[in-house]
Amino acid sequence: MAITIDDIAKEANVSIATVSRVINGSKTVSPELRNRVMEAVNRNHFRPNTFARALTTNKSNIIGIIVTDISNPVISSLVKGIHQVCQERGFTVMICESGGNKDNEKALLYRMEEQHSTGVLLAGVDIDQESVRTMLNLSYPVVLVTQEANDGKHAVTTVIHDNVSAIADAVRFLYANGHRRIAFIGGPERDYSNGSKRLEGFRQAAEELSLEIPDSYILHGNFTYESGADCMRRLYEENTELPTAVMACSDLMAIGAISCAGRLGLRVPDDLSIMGVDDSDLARYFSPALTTVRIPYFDEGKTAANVLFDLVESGMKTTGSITHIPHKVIRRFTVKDIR
Amino acid sequence: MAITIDDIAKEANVSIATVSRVINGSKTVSPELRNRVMEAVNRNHFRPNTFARALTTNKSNIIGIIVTDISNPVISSLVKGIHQVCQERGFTVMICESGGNKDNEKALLYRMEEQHSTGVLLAGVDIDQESVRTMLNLSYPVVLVTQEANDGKHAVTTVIHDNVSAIADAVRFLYANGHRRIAFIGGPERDYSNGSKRLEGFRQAAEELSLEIPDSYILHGNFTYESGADCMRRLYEENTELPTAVMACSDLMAIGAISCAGRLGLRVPDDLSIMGVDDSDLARYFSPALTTVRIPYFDEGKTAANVLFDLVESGMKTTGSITHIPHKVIRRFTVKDIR
DNA sequence: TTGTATGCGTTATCAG
DNA sequence: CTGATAACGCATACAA
Repeated sequence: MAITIDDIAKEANVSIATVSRVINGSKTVSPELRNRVMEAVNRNHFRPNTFARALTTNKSNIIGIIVTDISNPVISSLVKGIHQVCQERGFTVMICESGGNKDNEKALLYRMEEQHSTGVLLAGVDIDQESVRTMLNLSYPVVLVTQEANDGKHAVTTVIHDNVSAIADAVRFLYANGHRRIAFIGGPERDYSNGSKRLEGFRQAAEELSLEIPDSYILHGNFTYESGADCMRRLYEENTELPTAVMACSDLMAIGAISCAGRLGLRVPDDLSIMGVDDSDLARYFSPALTTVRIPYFDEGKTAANVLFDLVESGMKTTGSITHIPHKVIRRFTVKDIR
Repeated sequence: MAITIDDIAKEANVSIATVSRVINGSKTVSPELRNRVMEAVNRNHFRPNTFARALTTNKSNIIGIIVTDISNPVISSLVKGIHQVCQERGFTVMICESGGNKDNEKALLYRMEEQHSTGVLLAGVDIDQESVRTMLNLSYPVVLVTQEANDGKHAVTTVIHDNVSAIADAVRFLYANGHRRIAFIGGPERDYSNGSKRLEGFRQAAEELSLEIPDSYILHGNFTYESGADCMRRLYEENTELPTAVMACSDLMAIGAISCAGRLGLRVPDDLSIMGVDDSDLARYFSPALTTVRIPYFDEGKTAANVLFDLVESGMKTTGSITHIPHKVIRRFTVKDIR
């Protein structure tokens, strides 16, 4: 059996209450006793029992992370960032995959409540009013990361990149390089933040720049390589007049599109320019290296975790605020200047 | 305050002992009482307090995972596999990054002890005798995954792919395609399993096939894209007679090498064949798609987790056994048949 | 088969 | 400033 607070109390010749005070940093204990206790603690490598402590205080040192897919590179950068600040603060990270399922998500949220989590970071899907309501009623604060609530409100504190302007900036970049016929390969429409918001950014920039975008230039994939290739194929088959550039909403889709274009006899960027989003490692490794807009997921994770800790420290469940992580257009070799 | 076992007992008009028995599936309780209790449980959505339970039983429902780098794609596949079986079994996963630091690794191991983990999966680095000793003295079983102990013994249960034969098979494949001058870009020499073991496999196959391998054909990277490119450059600069094929010990290094070769005016596979290891998504996305040897990390993770649960159920700390996950050569487009 | 009582290791309340 | 002691919620040995 491990060594307990009683053992320390005996060895230091004080009461367990005193031991508890010193290990919790209470100021109301005399230097002498404090010393005696600390020595005993160190001598025996005493570590208070997590569960006993949690039982009385009703709090653990656990931060939960709920994501759709751990092995998605974008997500794992996010997780890495979160993990880093949690570790620095002495919190342990409990990670769960929802598989992109809303019900799982909710179940996991409740599970984290059972674990008396200090707080949780949620990179979710399809966060509707009901989801928001349950989050707000949990015993711990949650912060949304990478995905905001569907209603565009921020009842739950959220940390995210600015999807609208990220894509708008990309389109402006394409425009500055002489492109006027621009197609769009986006995410699922039901994906509010990284799906529809990006389309919104696209449309917004198109209007601003007076671009004519036929409906057949707007395609929806699901961020994967395969869907990117598939959209490219449809774009090619279903348009007599091809675009000069395509804005793909993930690096993976961009690469899928490039590969497909290659099979179709279209060279990138000579015959067609393609731009991605994310700036995952892939973007650099691919050849030609991908012109893309960098979303700093690692930083986003760190920021989200810090925001969560702010919440925890203030004792609030939410600030109702949103914080945006800045993006950046990265010029590489898949967009040609056709002016 | 949440609802407790007492509330349920009162409501079902039984003792708390009985409630405890039914929620723990004891057979020694009459159907009638069982029903009454279950109804009360469901009606109130009763969930036993994790900490109180853990306090008395001295066990949690936590499985720890310690890895070097969460965002490494290979690792995240592994984690995904582990996570899946843990979730199925109702265990929660606590994940920690060691950053490839041995001391961190040990600290984390102890931290998991404080958390009374049911067990931990360790994808470690440089596991020496001392590490093994501390693992064996922990209060929970640990299984090594993706990295065996340096001494080649399996005092700690381990689950891993067969690095020696994976590379040997790859070299045989190269040989079968007519290659005789084969270079090797490996991992760090201090990386026992995925570094030196793979070199061993290379040497073994070379001997078996009577290949002449000059020292200048053996390079050491660290599995990254950049190191792959760097090794390729050195290979080119420091050899008057170039190899016809290079065996790179990760897909990332293979791709780095291909890119570098391109800059050097060497086309893959026409001028030079390059083979990777892992079969990460990258291998398929890259063009030309990479010929590689598939290491099924996801399955490896699942198997490791199952092996851990076997250990947990048997109450043993280790079986001292090793289980190998089968690999497979995947032919794609970076190796040319030059016969 | 069921209930009572005790203990698990801490924290926190209340006297001293 | 310090020390008893009562929770915390549950599992379990022991009785009945």
